[in-house]
Amino acid sequence: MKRNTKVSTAVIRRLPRYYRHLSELQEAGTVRISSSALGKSMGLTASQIRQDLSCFGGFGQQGYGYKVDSLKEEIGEILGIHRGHTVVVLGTGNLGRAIIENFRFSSNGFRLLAAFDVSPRVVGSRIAGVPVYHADSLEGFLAEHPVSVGLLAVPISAAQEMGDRLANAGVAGIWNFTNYEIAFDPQRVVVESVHFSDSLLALNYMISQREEERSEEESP
Amino acid sequence: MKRNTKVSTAVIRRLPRYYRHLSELQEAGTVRISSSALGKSMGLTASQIRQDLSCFGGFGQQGYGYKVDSLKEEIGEILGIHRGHTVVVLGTGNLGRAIIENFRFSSNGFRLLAAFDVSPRVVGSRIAGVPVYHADSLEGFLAEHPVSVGLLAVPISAAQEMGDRLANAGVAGIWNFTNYEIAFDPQRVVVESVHFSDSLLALNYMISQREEERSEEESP
DNA sequence: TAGATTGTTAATCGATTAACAATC
DNA sequence: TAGATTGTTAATCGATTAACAATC
Repeated sequence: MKRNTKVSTAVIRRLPRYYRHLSELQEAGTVRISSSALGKSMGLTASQIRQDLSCFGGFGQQGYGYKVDSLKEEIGEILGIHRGHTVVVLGTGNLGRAIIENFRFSSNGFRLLAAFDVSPRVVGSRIAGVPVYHADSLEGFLAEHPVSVGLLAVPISAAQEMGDRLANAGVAGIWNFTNYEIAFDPQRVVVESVHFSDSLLALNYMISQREEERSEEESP
Repeated sequence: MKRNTKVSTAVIRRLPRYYRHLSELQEAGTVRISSSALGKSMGLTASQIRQDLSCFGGFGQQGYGYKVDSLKEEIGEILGIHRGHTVVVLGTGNLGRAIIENFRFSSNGFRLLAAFDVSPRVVGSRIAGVPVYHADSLEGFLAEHPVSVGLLAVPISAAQEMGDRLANAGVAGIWNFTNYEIAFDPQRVVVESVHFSDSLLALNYMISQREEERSEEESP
């Protein structure tokens, strides 16, 4: 384990994919896999996979490859899956509710403790077993329960304010689902944003390019 | 415009962010901006912004900078916002429904034509004005309406099958919200995936790292 | 005109790929 | 043992940053 050297973002972004693919292999009953086989199935080179893994240690065996079970475990450990992190959801509109009801937090190593909203229609109720409290009681709750991550699914107008309140109360990370680039002191909180809009615009670009290429082929 | 040279993925992924930031500047009434000012507000270098934009042409004026309005328009054009692309949603569970009700497709240049599901409870109804048809009628609908993109929000077990049906019916892109890496001939369809799970695992890694650094500081 | 800022070419930096000795 | 495949070092490739002449 030479975990000291700073690991690049590119590698970090690939770790969850490795984890996901290894989980699928494990479910399919695969016991061992070589870097070249894993690379082929993931669209990466064998070299890259070995290089990536070597950031964290030597998990393979020469002449054999990697044991699917233990490599998956190792990567899970690196990702922090067994650290007992916790999360609360801010905002129980359609999106917040959808995530609470469908997202398997526990598979990703998180315990979902509570949700917060301001609407009297939901405050006091439960969504998929998760209690919904009034946003006013956020700080009180955070003071009593150790919360690692706050999921922001509030209207865009409330995003920065609620983000600030989370940061001030000392959460380590913010998982931002609002289409707004919340600004923070990166020393204090880590922000990970899911920007649907950016994703769709990138797709729009790619299919538009295709269309242009096609039309150029016809009339060059 | 030297649109011929292949534009790198890194640049493509930044285009939507430029577009978003320019929209915010426009709303704030900003008329002109220099590459260095834009860079500062986005956390990029001025060099990178000029380099990125130069992939598509010269949109600025020496000694002046960029006009916010027209640069935003140009980037919108590059992204394909005015191409009249269309989309259908597959699956109207919580997530599909949340997206239909909340996501501003039109702001991203898409018209949402219809949704598809198999449950008799929703087939025949409308969600936020969008008609929901039975999945069996997907091919018939696609034959009559030009659809650019299919949004996959079906259960993971149906993901590959529905994706195949979309591809066979000739959609140009698939916007994949299932936590499954659907496999396609990249010559035929462009797949853009939104993997919540990968995003949360990356966040988990980042906050876990922080924790380790902190604990090392205490006991070095 | 003088100052500012672009677009572009060159220099640097980092990430990916290739090669290979070590060894299971 | 022979074959396979790792971990790592070196080579290549690509992306970011720096520099600067052109010019508004």
